[in-house]
Formats: sequence, C-alpha cells, structure tokens
Amino acid sequence: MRIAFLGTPEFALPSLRMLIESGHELAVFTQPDRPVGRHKTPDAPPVKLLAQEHGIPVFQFEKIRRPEGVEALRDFAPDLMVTAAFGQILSAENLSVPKYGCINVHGSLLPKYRGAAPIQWSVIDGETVTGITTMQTDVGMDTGDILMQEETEIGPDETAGELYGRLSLIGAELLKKTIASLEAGTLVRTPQDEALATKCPMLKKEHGKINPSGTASAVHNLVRGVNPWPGAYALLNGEPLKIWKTALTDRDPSGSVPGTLFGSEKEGLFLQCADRPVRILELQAPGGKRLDAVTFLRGRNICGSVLT
RNA sequence: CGCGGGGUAGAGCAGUUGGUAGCUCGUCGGGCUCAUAACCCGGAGGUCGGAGGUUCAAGUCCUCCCCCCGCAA
Repeated sequence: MRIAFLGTPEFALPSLRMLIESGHELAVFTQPDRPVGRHKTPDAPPVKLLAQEHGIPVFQFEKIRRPEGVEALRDFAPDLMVTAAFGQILSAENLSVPKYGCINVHGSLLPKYRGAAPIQWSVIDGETVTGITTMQTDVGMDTGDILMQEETEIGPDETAGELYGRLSLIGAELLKKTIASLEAGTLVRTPQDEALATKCPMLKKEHGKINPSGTASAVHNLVRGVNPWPGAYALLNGEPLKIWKTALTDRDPSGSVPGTLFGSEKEGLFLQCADRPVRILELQAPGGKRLDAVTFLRGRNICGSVLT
C-alpha cells in the first residue's frame, strides 16, 4: 500500500520501522526541526532521521492542515494515512485524502486518556493496566472508532519512560495486525463510549512539582509518571531539588510535617508524606549530577529540611 | 553568541581577606567482639579540569580552552 506516515518522537519509530520492513510505499510527514538543547541548536525529530536512513521522502509542515500540507498529501496520493504521536491536529480535508482514511496508534485504552500524554498520566494516576488502541482517526481529539486494542500491565515501579518504550513496540505490532485486517477486509469499527471518556493534557514542567502533602503513593506515582520528562521536583530552600526515583516503604510515619526529609547514610533518605514516608533513591541538586541518595548525603546534610 | 551553577584523594562535598589542602564514605592495616555492614586506633591516596598570566607566594586573582549540570525550549 501507499502509506503516508505521520509521527514525530521515539514512540513512532517501531511503527515506522515495521512499515518499512513490510515493504509499503512510504512518505513521512513530521514536525519541523525545533531548537532544542542548551544551545538551541535545531534538532531533527527521530522519525525524520529514521526516514532519511531509508531514503524515504520527508515533509515537514508547521501545520499540515494548511493548503500546502494538504497539497503535499494529495501529491503523494496515499491509500492510507497512519499517525503515531504526530503532534498536530488533522483536518477533515487531510483525512479525506486517502481512501482508507487514517489509522492512529494511541498509547492508552480508549476512550480513557484521550489527549497528548496518555502514557505519563496513566502512571501518574496509579493505573495498573493500560495498553494500545488503534483507531480510525476523525476530526475530534482521539474520538474516532476503535479498531483494535491490546492491554499491558503497568509495573508498580515502572516509569513512564519504560512504559513508553514498551507501548511503542506493542503499538507497532498492533498496527501491523490492524493493517493486515484492513487489507483482508475484516476490520471491525467500534464506536467509543463517550460516557467513559477521559482527557489528559500535555505535560508541562510544573506537572513535575511534587506535593508533599499528598500520600506516599501519589508522590511515588508522580515521580514515576514524569520520569524522564519533565522530571519530578520539590523546592528546598527555594531551589528545585529533582527527585528521580522513589520506592514505597512500610516504614511508620516520622511524626514530622509532610515534606520533611530524614534518614541517614546507613538507612537511606526518606520524605515524610501525608500518610507515611516514601524512600528517595535518586535525586539531583541544581547544578549537580544525579546521585543515589546515600552518595548524595555524603556531601550535604539535608536531613531535617522541609520540601515545599 | 539565551540565563545560570560547577569541575579539589576511588565517591560526594568544605576550603574564610592569596601563605605547605580538609570532612564524610570507601580502601588498606591493627584492635574490640560470639559476631558484624557496628565501635576504636592508625596508614595510603590530590602536579586542586587544561594552558598561559599577575605575585616573594595561586585551589584562591586575570585571560583563553575543554567537560558536566540546572533553567529555558
């Protein structure tokens, strides 16, 4: 088939790789190179790099729903469009170009977690099961008919980054099955149950802010859910202290106010939360490297301080 | 040239107005102990990121370079 692949970050790579290996005729549409990094050098999206390695034509539009984007799509004349974490909203005009429309690979079990960061929010919310949905894209935000779904469990200490990697692979497999079913003419479309739908926003820096007045579980889930980006933090004397890894513990409450740090080089570091303490395993001071808690404590005494 | 913090013993940090480098952990040796990751005593280990400069004297002041990190994207 002639397939227009629309995707941007790492999540889309396994799916694109699968399409390449399956021998489809491809064109890739991805986000423009963006200034990234400490020195603001423009950086090509991962999908672009992979496409170029395989000699696949790459198109980068600020907004594909504008006339030039639509025109480029029409010129390629795909049978099918596939999106995986593309990051742009498609217009009805975009969707009308291929005869089979557009299949989207989404990182949640729709209709739950519609929106931009379903994987991270699933972890932040403490969900224990999630999955991949392939859906027939319509003009709404992840509102199209469900084609196929595959579940996977979220490990109790799994980070969003780890889950992201796993789901990207599951997504590629499910996409393969979905396209095979489409080609066989056996694809079944199931409308989403609007009553069960939930939306999640794009993650911002401030979503990484830890609330020490929450439960230990909530803190642990946040730390996992925003790892590796944007990263969890709390303020120590007005300075952001990044907290990379935590562990739940059965340790009794320390009696101190939520936000209090305590522990020692022998016991490790703990943060008192609303109910009980959570163990801090890895953290990072501003300007400093990411360190395990015991090493961190060697040079600085932060026990007794209160995070806000 | 976006803003800012930092490179000092194997690790993490201190180092005051320039005057022979300290702390915690680790490591090595010894001791205590039924025993120990606990405790006590002792030792080794640093051309203070690199190059130049100022000075009687530079980790500390000046210039340039390399590397790491936070913010911002």
